[in-house]
Amino acid sequence: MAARATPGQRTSPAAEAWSLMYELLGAYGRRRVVAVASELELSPPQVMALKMLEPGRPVPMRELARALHCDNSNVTGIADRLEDRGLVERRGADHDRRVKLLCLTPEGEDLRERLWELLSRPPEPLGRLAPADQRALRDIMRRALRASG
Amino acid sequence: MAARATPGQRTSPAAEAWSLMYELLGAYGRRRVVAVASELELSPPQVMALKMLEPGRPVPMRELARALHCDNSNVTGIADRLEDRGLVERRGADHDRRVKLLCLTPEGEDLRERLWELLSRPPEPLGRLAPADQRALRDIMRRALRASG
DNA sequence: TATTGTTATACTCTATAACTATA
DNA sequence: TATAGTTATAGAGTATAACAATA
Repeated sequence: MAARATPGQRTSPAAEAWSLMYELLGAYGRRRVVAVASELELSPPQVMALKMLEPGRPVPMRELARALHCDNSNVTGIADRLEDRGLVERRGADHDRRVKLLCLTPEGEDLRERLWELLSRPPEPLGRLAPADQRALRDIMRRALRASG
Repeated sequence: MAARATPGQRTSPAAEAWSLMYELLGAYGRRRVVAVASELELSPPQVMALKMLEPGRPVPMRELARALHCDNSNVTGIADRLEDRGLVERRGADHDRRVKLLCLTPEGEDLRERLWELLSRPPEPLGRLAPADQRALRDIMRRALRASG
């Protein structure tokens, strides 16, 4: 959509690629997060929080706040609701009694596995690409993100 | 981030490409919308609404609702706040007196132009790619989205 | 003094349902 | 009857500021 509204001849290849990617993600990325969230009866931020919580690796709440690009105070409420549903637990950290760690419950691990599978399946337009295009796309994306952290 | 947490050898090229794209967009796409919104003192949905409103092409509110993937009733509030700031106007439609059309004011057009420029600039990782990679990426994305509507 | 997490507050988004005025 | 937009309501996200406990 972005690409179509901008005159094609003025845009650089990178800019056009970007707006096409934006279009793909607008159509399949965010919409998918919302769809997955609704299917699992979660909110989008709750989905992103669960996505961050790898099994067996408790995460300080402030780290979650940074990952979600939001204030610490928001994580309190998000964690509250996940805890109410029995998906995560708060635990104290040994080395610093101010810190609280979030970790998945067994139910949380199960839900996260379903969530992960739903999110990581590539969307139709990519799946339809010729295998050579798929590999080329992967390689270009690897090069783009290689040095960016 | 998505790619890293999934074992590389199990993922197909399309799936890995997808998660790398997801990573790029997570880092630069949504964050950029939020940053642009905050710079222009708008909310993200307001940004998306302005993005949809091409100058000289009034849009029925229900169409905006569909484009934003939200209920009609939400558009009322979003349009209210844009109208309060003098960026859009409501106008009646000739053929159907139930319909209200949103159109940009001159101020809205100016703001939309700045907005569009901020959003369409490709992110660093794409800009750093070799020109041949940029063109290849653009061509693959064109092929992927060509038949998808 | 600075940091972690919480609480309180205010604003926005979002869906649902009920309403109006049209069609 | 169905549709476009509004209103009312409720739940969630978000930022800011103030706070307690800890470092």
